[in-house]
Amino acid sequence: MTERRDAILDAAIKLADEQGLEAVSMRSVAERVGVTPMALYPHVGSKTALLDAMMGRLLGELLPTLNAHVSWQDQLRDLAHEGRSLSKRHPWFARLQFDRPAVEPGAVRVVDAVYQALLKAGVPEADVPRLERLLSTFIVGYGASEASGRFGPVDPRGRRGQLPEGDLPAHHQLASWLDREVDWDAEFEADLQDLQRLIVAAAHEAAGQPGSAPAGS
Amino acid sequence: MTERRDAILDAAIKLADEQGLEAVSMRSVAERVGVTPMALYPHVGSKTALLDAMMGRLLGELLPTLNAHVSWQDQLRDLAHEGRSLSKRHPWFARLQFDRPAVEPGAVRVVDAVYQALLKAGVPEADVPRLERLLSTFIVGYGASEASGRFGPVDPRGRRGQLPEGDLPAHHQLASWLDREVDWDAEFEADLQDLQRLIVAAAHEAAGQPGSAPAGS
DNA sequence: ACCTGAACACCGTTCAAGT
DNA sequence: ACCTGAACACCGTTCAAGT
Repeated sequence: MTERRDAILDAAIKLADEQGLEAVSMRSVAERVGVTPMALYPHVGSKTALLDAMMGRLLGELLPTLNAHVSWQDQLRDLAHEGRSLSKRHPWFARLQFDRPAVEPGAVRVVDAVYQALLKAGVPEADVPRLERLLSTFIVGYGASEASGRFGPVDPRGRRGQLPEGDLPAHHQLASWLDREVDWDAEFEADLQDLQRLIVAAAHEAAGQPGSAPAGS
Repeated sequence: MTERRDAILDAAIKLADEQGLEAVSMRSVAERVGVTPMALYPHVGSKTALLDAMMGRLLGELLPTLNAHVSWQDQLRDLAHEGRSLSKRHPWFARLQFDRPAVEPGAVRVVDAVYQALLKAGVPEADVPRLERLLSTFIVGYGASEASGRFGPVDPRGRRGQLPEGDLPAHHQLASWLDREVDWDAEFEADLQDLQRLIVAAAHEAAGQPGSAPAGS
């Protein structure tokens, strides 16, 4: 039915994967599909709508992996790993999430899955939306940082070469650690561990002082 | 001396503040300065160099506020608040940090200040760079999420209107919380509290099991 | 040394026209 | 119903030319 639209999205995503988001233009996508740029408009509406649809497609990939019958720890870890996997396969994805709100219905379904896990963990209802935003901000931000080079040293010889060492005492003290190359998978894992403890703490505090019904009810 | 360059940066930043980053073009900046687009090139090199310089200017604003003679808690809180204040005054700033690595020397000075605070808190040297990345990813991500609308409801009537409620059980359960409008300053504060506890936990673990010298020394 | 004007190879999008 | 070609108002950047 909307076979043509799918072909356009496929071409746009493949183009972004191979040459970066800035290589995605109506003209380049059209050429890939084998059609005139203007022929895209009836199918995708506009360039921003095309970018929205690209995000929706990837968020849709995230959904089938959801499994409600596992522990909240496993559910959150699975979602975090799927999100990071998406960011690694499609380096433009995280940046796009910081460019515009995700308007596709897939986005809200993923948020609901995180809500479910946090509720199962015993987080008080009042804190669930905030902690979901904290977690998603970190996971999307981690992907965007990796993709943009924000994490890596600017200079191949290491950042410390840029300035006289006297100006950067902590860099100097940490020199032996900063010279190591980082295992980004292991770092992501360690971060998730720390954030999971943060969730446990939020749940324990709630158990200590119950009675957290919404003031409006 | 380079008075002209500063005038160009001023114009570009003001333009981005007023009309968004996508309104910043060599042509629009030149018009604001009262000069031909081509006259910018000797002063800023290229458009990407102009964007780098805009980031450098804002990161430079962050530095004078640094004060080494306060507790690590206050130092981290001050830096976090200054960073968020920057994101509020210049909504394009966070997004730009996820677009490209910060190449200006100001960036590494801010990182060093965070390193100093984490070391003072008792975080083991091996964990300091990771926790700096965790904190900066959150703070920049929070600014980018606010600016992009990623946090806010897509539909003014709330997100839940988009899908049948049966598909979103946790949204349904949390309905009374999700209908409230959020105080983003308070949320940022609560997040910082949680993250500060994470730092304390990392420091306590280190005190329990000492001997964390780099393997290479 | 600093700026200008014309030009080149790109953009997203509109609109009338074709089949 | 779907696609095309020409056109419009933009981009960043190069280059020869002006003062």
